[in-house]
Amino acid sequence: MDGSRASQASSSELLNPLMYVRCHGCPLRTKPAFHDKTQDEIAVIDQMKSDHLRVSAGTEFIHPEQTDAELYTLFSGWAFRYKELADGRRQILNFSLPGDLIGMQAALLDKSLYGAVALTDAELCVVPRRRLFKLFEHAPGAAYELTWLGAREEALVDENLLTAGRRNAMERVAAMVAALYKRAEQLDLVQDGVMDFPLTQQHIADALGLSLVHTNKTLARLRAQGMFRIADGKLALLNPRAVARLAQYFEKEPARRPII
Amino acid sequence: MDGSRASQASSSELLNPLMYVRCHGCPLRTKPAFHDKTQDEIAVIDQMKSDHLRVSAGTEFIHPEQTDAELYTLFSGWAFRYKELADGRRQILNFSLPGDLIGMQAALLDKSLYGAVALTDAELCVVPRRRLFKLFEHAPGAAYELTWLGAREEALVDENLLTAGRRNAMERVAAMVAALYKRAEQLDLVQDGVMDFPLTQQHIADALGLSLVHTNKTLARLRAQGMFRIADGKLALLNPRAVARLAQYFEKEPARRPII
DNA sequence: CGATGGTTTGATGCTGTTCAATTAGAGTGG
DNA sequence: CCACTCTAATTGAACAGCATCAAACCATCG
Repeated sequence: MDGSRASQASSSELLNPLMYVRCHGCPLRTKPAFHDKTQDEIAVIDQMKSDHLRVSAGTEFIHPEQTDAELYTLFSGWAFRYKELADGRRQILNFSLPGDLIGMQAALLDKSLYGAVALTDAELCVVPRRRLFKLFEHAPGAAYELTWLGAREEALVDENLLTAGRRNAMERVAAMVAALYKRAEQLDLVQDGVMDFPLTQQHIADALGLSLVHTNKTLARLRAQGMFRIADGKLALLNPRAVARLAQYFEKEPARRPII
Repeated sequence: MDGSRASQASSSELLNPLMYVRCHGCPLRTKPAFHDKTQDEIAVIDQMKSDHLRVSAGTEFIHPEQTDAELYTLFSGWAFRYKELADGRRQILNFSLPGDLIGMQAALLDKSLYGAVALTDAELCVVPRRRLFKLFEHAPGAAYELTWLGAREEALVDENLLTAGRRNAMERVAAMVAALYKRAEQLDLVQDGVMDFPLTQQHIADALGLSLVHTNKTLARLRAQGMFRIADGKLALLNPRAVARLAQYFEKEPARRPII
């Protein structure tokens, strides 16, 4: 019921795993997905950053109902947000990839209405909730970008709601694959059509609003059609056009976005 | 397919319907749902406001793909945001009640990924997207509250995703009724357990990810159980406890929130 | 080697979709 | 005032998509 497969974040390009990462030399923000920043802007963010957290796969770093959750930028690895009903039914709200913000709601509202869990071993840059208002006062540019990233996260959830509400099982899986693939592509996480894919079928089911069994059978059908292949923690997208067509998924991520 | 029943916003307390509404005397912000503001704060917002729009039921004031959408605060009436697939299947993302912000994503991102439609005749306070960054520079407090409201909207969508993904039909309807009722209560829109309810069954179906026919049958079953009654554009909540229990919906809106 | 977590498969039937048709109310024009 | 139209709500019947239950399989790991 909880994702605990540890697919290592490909760490070839990360710094020494024991080092605190300063924003100045951040290897993430040079990726094509992100806006360039001036040294001054980076310095502001570096000051806001209070910690660089390393968590292992399965760690819940924001708890439902938590009242003092911090704001995080995912530096490496995968994570997801989820909600659940009192009887245990769980819905994954969205997945987070490196560069994504996690915890705006939790940091701003009185208490968190969701949980957040690391799907793989992951690193998190921490912006303490206490400093948030200060950031708005002294760094309007960064505040604006924060809000921008919050709006983007909502866009992800919107899309997932469309998926859960209106797509059938085949389309749901296809939409998920298409969306995650596009996001990974932007982060240089795809090579020869293959990307890391640390989700179990249980995660896929929980994200799509399907049962585990039916998710499995749906994956089998899509596999038979040669659209993509999921195995050994990797996803190979074999027929992107067919997947996009089945899912009716044609949105593109904006070419470049901020990163805090 | 489009909501066009015009349930008048109860306008007893609104000003002359032809007048431009300045923020200073805004009758909305004195409601119990909202934070108090100083005159200075109100002046800032009044300066940002460029227009006071009146639209009739059914008007789409943000179009999918639109690149120059403004930011709106709903002043009176109801509205909703939606997405749809290429083949026409439509998913309503969330409903907006007076005081809610609409269009953060659309104003911040390059283009809108959703549409927004007035469900009833409605009034909208307009904050031009061009002034948004200025607001961050010169009014950090207002910017913070804007972000807060954006986070709250995401929380609404999160809850709707949980509903569409994990609740069955009976529970979905119950969850929707419970959530809308609580929000209306906060706005003094409930009297003797009765509130305006301008949704058609098609809207309910589109919001919950159900077919129209099944929505109708589900409503009939709930009606037979005496949980609530929907008729003539009104909702009477007869057994709040039973509805909350069925929906497993126990979240409360924060006591007070900002309003821009 | 048993234990554990994840994947796979078959059987059964409920929940919700689709198709089709009817009813009721509201607005319009003659 | 009465036909005509349009939208919303309603109901029945047939079907299918997906959930649920049960069990087996496979790999990894202590």
